[in-house]
Amino acid sequence: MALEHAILVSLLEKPGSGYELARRFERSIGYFWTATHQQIYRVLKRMEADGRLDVREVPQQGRPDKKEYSVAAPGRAALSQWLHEPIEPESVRHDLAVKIRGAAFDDPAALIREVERHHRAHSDRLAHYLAGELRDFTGPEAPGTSGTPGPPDAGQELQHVVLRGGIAYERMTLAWLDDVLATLHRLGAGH
Amino acid sequence: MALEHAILVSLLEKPGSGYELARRFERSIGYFWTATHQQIYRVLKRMEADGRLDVREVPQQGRPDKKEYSVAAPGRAALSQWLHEPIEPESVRHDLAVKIRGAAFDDPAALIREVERHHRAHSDRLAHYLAGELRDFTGPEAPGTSGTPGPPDAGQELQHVVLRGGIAYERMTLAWLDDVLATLHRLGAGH
DNA sequence: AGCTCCATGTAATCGGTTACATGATTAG
DNA sequence: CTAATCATGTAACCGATTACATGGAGCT
Repeated sequence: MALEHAILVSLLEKPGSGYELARRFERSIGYFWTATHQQIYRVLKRMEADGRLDVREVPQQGRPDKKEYSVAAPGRAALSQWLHEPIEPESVRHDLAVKIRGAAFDDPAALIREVERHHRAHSDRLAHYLAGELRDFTGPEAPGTSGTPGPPDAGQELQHVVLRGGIAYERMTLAWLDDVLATLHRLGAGH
Repeated sequence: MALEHAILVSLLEKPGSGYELARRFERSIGYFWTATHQQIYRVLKRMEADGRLDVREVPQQGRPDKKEYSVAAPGRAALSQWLHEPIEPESVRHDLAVKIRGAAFDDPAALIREVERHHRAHSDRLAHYLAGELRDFTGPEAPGTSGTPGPPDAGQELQHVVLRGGIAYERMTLAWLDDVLATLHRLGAGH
């Protein structure tokens, strides 16, 4: 039930409508959680009914009105409680790996195109993350930076470390996909 | 619906009972897919009803009898078809990242214990993977190995490259968790 | 005339998790 | 005597995916 918590975090960072949340889930929050608008609207309703969120109808000109959600005190409490509970380390779900092992019973070479597609997709994601890092965090720490003006705020630092995780994940994945491609080519050539 | 395909791959590698599959999902297949025995039994029944699997009752002494499943021709065809369909690159779901961003609205230092727990869990998994690599694939390629006897079989190679993916993932995760810990400590100290 | 963006929803289905249930054998 | 291993299942629930649905504003 971490979607609730992801929504609480996002709304604490900035209140917004269901639509806006859906867009955030396509961008920054998408580094670590995904959700579609259908899911989000349903959960927002439930959370509002439970008193964890406040809503405010915002009339707009030229656009449909929207409902702006923000975190109410019980929502903040719920998040805080969850933060203090231990959670299980993630288990992975990786379809592509199933395919790779399955290729032993089919034509391994036929997978090359697919793996190349994934490589391109992850490459794009990495570029997108790096652009975001440059935009929001003034790039990777230059070692020779003189006198940064005091400690940066905790929220920024924490967002940045999560983004660095996304970047590390994409880089690792790209390197692994290179390894997979080399293996598939070797199997094709050795045959 | 990749659980079906993971089961097909596993049963092609070696036929077995639901119980045995559940154990494999805790081990090697667990690198890229997880499933509990309840799930597995349900899916096995469905796949057998659909004619994708064959069953054989195997009486045993000293233990309960078991049902050994193996892949029937239509199952092999279904797998083959799936292998030729493109799939979407995975989207990540990472609770811990939600917590890290959420920590900005609570006490960041309180997360240190939790992150350390995750670090230990991933460290254990890495050790387990590395042991498996040594056992099943005679360790990482030694550069000075003279004359390996002909091309190794495709199945082995493909299982190995998937395992290398698991290893790379755990190493990347450990490095990131170090980064997270350093960040949390910095925030605690700078305060 | 057609497409995209903004904005919100309902309904059906399916996959996954959690809890409950049974029962024999073997090792500590 | 207790716990773990082998072996198989049912039932309830919940979260996620997919399809369907509406409707105005603004751009090309």
